[in-house]
Amino acid sequence: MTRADSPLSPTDKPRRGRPRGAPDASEARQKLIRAGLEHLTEKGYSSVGVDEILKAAGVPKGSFYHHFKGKADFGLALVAAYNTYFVDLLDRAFLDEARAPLDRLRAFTETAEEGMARHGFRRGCLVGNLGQEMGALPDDFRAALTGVLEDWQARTARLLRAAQAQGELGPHHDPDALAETFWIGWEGAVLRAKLELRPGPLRRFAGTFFRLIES
Amino acid sequence: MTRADSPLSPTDKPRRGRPRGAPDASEARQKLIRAGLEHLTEKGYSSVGVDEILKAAGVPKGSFYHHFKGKADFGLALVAAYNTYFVDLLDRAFLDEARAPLDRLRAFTETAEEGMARHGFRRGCLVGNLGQEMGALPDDFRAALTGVLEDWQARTARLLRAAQAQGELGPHHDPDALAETFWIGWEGAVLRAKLELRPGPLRRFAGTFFRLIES
DNA sequence: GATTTATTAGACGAATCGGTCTAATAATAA
DNA sequence: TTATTATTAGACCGATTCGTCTAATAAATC
Repeated sequence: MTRADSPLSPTDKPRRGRPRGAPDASEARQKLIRAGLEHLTEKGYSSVGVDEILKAAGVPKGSFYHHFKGKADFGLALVAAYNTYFVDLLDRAFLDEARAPLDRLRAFTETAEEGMARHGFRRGCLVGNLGQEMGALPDDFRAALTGVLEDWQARTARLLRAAQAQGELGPHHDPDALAETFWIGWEGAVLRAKLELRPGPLRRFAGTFFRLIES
Repeated sequence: MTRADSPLSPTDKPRRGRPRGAPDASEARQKLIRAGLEHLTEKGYSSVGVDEILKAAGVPKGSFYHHFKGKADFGLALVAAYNTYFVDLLDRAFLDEARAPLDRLRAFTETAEEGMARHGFRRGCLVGNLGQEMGALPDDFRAALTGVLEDWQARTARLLRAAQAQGELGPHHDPDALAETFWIGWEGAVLRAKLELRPGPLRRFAGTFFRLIES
């Protein structure tokens, strides 16, 4: 064994020719994801054409079908990208030890409202949008979307348990049930805010939610 | 004035030729509305084509464009039809004097769940569906959809006030805010139930909602 | 250099989109 | 019957849908 193997390649297949770039690093791919998120959070999956995204991203069709198997595959990639973005947003609020747990949840709702305001309440939640369109989507989306929501809920339940531990939330509450109800309602509020183009529904839902669980 | 005027015609224009049928009675129109509701509650507006509805209704294209100005006009007619159907459903539950007011709201959620179960949780709420698609819809839809939701909310607030009058609901609650929160959450629950193809979200939301306001 | 593979580039195609159009048929008044 | 209007019937149209295909270019190894 005189020659050293490529140190990072897991399989010993001797690769030749131009190497694959890091699977996500491709500039074209990133531009497509970004443009896709902007368009799909606003208009959903069915009413946005591939060509529309290509034009917005400034990327030719060849690249799109090189990086993605098709529109559905692209959609699933968007869900994954949206989830990592969103989980980061959640963590930033939920893990802020400077605040009391319940206050962190409230802080999230405020940050989310600012996010919607930044786009004139025209962009909603990708997961909510696609969930509503599920009847017209390939079936893989179902597991992907529910998985994402369950993840968000689990993080929220954890937060609510911390609130209970600190006596901020009554011990008679069920954190899991409460977390699920929160996300059910929050998705509804985002939908409604997008419909009315104003923050009212977000505030109204968060307001009554917190008032009810704190009494 | 020897000759009697047509007793029902409001304007005195002497109409000749084949008379217009009652604007809603047309069989073709009814079939289109029914097929449209079935398809749009399941798959939304953007992903359902006019041809698909024609085929399901067994009605030729000429009829469609005779009765409706276009797809958007048809969509608005569907919203109106859905609203009258839904308001009837609401009234049947909300005006049932045999039950206590809050119990009538609970009865509605149960009836609604049965309705969704009847279609395997594949059909959602037309208003929620179109609301989510608002970014891709003609702007007339916004007022139509918000109007419908406000109507449902007003009926619910009335019911909640009755609950307060009977001491079933604490006087510190704001019926209007509570009604809005209910519908925000309920739409979210319907969306989620459709995504998961099961009644869990409906029950979970209704359960925590009633538990919270009754404590 | 030659070779091999990754990626870009966009013309092209079959299918479907919403919508128009003309002709036929139905139902009534005159 | 004749005239007039409502309604049905579906062929047809231009635009857009998602996806394929071939050729060119880039980046690496040998």
